[in-house]
Amino acid sequence: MTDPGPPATSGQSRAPNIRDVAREAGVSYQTVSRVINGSPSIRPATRQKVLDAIDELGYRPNQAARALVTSRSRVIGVLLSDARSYGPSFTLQSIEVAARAKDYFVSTATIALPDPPSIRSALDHLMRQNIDGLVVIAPQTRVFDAIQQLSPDLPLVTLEASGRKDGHTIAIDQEQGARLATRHLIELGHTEIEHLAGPQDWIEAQTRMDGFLAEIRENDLGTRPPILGDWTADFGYYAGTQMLGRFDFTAVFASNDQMALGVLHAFRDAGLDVPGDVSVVGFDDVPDARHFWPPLTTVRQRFELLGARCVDMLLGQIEGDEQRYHELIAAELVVRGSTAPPPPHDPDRAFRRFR
Amino acid sequence: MTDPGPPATSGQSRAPNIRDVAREAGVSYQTVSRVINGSPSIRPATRQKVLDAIDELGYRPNQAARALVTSRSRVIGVLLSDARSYGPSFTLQSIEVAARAKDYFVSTATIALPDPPSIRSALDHLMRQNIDGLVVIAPQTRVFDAIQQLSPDLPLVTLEASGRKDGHTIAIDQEQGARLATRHLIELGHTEIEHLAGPQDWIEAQTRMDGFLAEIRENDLGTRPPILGDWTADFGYYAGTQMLGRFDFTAVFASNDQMALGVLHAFRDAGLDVPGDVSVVGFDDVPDARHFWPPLTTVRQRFELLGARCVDMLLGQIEGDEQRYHELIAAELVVRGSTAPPPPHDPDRAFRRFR
DNA sequence: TGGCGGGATGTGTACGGTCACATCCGGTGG
DNA sequence: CCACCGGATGTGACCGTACACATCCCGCCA
Repeated sequence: MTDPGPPATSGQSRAPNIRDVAREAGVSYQTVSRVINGSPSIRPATRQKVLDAIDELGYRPNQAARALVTSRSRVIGVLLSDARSYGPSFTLQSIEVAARAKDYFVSTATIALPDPPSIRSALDHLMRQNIDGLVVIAPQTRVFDAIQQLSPDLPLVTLEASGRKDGHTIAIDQEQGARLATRHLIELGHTEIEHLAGPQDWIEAQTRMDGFLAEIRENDLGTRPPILGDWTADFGYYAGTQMLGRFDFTAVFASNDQMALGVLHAFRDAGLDVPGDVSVVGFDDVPDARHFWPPLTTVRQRFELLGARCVDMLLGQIEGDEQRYHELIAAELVVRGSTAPPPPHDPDRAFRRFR
Repeated sequence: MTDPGPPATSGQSRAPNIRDVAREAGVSYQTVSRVINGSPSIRPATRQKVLDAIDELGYRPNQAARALVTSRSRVIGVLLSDARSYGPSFTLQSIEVAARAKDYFVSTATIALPDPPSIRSALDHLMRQNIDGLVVIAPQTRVFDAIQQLSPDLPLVTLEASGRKDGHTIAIDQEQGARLATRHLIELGHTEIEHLAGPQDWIEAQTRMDGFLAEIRENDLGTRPPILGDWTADFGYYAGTQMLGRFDFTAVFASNDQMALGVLHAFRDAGLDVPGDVSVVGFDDVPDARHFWPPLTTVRQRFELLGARCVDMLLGQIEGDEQRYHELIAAELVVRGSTAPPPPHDPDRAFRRFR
């Protein structure tokens, strides 16, 4: 044997390659390649010899060399607009786990600001790695526009529920979820419902608002213009205080749990009882929501389902079968303590509250 | 943007390479390479010709070929134990942004369960990509043990505050933060303080507990065994209800905001007033904390500082200067509504509470 | 005027795999 | 008994780039 203790060799000597393994095993490098790639026509004895040599040398296939010759990087790019909040980061994690199970790598790029240069920069960064496919968890219309510019050859999955049937979308059904929340309030007897929407450049925010408005309309209730928020609890608080200026509603449907939390805070500060005086519904069912005060009625999104399905779809595109999907996962209503029937009608309520 | 004219060729033709560019520009491929890599000895006119050709063809350097020949992948691996909660995902995002600014890619691997096989699997996955460096945001002792097995040649930064001075650590000072929280309670007059600690296989949980105990000891207060939690609000709720069985304390220091939220919930359910009857402090300052009820006094971690510094350190190691760092970032106390001086002493409090 | 030096550019080679094809081999059927 | 066949294995070429080195060209000075 040339190298005695091959794995922990003298530090700087280069990593073993496929030919080193071949020499060690007494076969040709091509045979080693076949073993690595699970070719069927290898005699078991030969395979074992090779495996032993691999083990002995501590050999690892060089991903770069492989990518170079196959022009497959085995990298999936994930474009995120915000990796900090619960939904996206949960989804990202589930994508990563699913991809790893299929021996794909995940590389992320976050969009710093929702402006075209940021989007371009993030997208360029991903493309520079010759990604095999792209997942977009950045359901903003601008991002979506940028995506359209990409080569149609690039396997793509977008996670959003715009309702477009362009064949590479998977999402939790935002509209249906919003309808669930709204219907729940209506069934409790509420007729004056405020909607605190998300930023309208977010497709999800639009779709939730659409669901809300549709449900309102179908129940012949009066429409009131939704308030446009920014997803943050801080904004929820601000909006909550503003709403109380004209206290002509008995329920609020906030487009996510964070804003709902802020609303709860504002109402509490104003001395209101939730759900006695006013009901509040959120969206997402973040793990904390059940510990809010009061525990928040909200719409659950099963983010953990998203990752696996989305990787499936993407690999389907990458590895050939050009099947097109459009999949919607149902959202679920979770009723907790923040909703109740509306209080008896009291025309002076707004007045009394602030005298 | 996609490719303007020529590149959008008949679909299947391979991507342009350095020689195509050379031909287009009328120079040798090596000159193109020099332009790409910013070599100084290129005549401006030549450089421009090359740049034009690159633009014309929509040329992109092939990362795999580059990695193959330089044996540098420009990929930074990030090992995470949990990508879903606020701190880690925020940190991850800031690492990614910092890395991108330096033209490095980020690839993540999440540890599904905190057992050795999972850790190994995640680590293997990263190593398979020939990462240039590794960031560990998985401050669990077991992960740390696994890290020790790695080649010492691999540039490494761990984000944790164990106090070890092994030269590649950066962290927010957990012990100091815990001391801040504890001292705040002591200064308010609390002498009987309960600590709801995190899981003890997390280095951060240990260090926070150490800080708590040290501060208690230095103030000559009686020690009581901390409760060991799992970071979740659900556990915080459970622990909160348990604590009330022997209601012999006036303050709780929870090792993170989530558990603090659960504790608040439990106390509220029991009819206690926070901070009138009992004070609660958290740790992290998640964005929601100010909207909890009552708004949570907590310890702020400036996660956004972590990413940039940590990428700096890592690239320092990767690109040569083998300087060793050990950096601690100070945590800050944020006082809100969940803390107040203890109520007057009342030996029957526990009894009255549950009669 | 010719050798010389240095900036600008070109040529050969290696990186570590995979693919297409060639080769070898033992068994089988005509 | 031999051509043939198919499974198992080996050989040559190539993927796209960077590095080391060779070459070229030009101005300068002796």
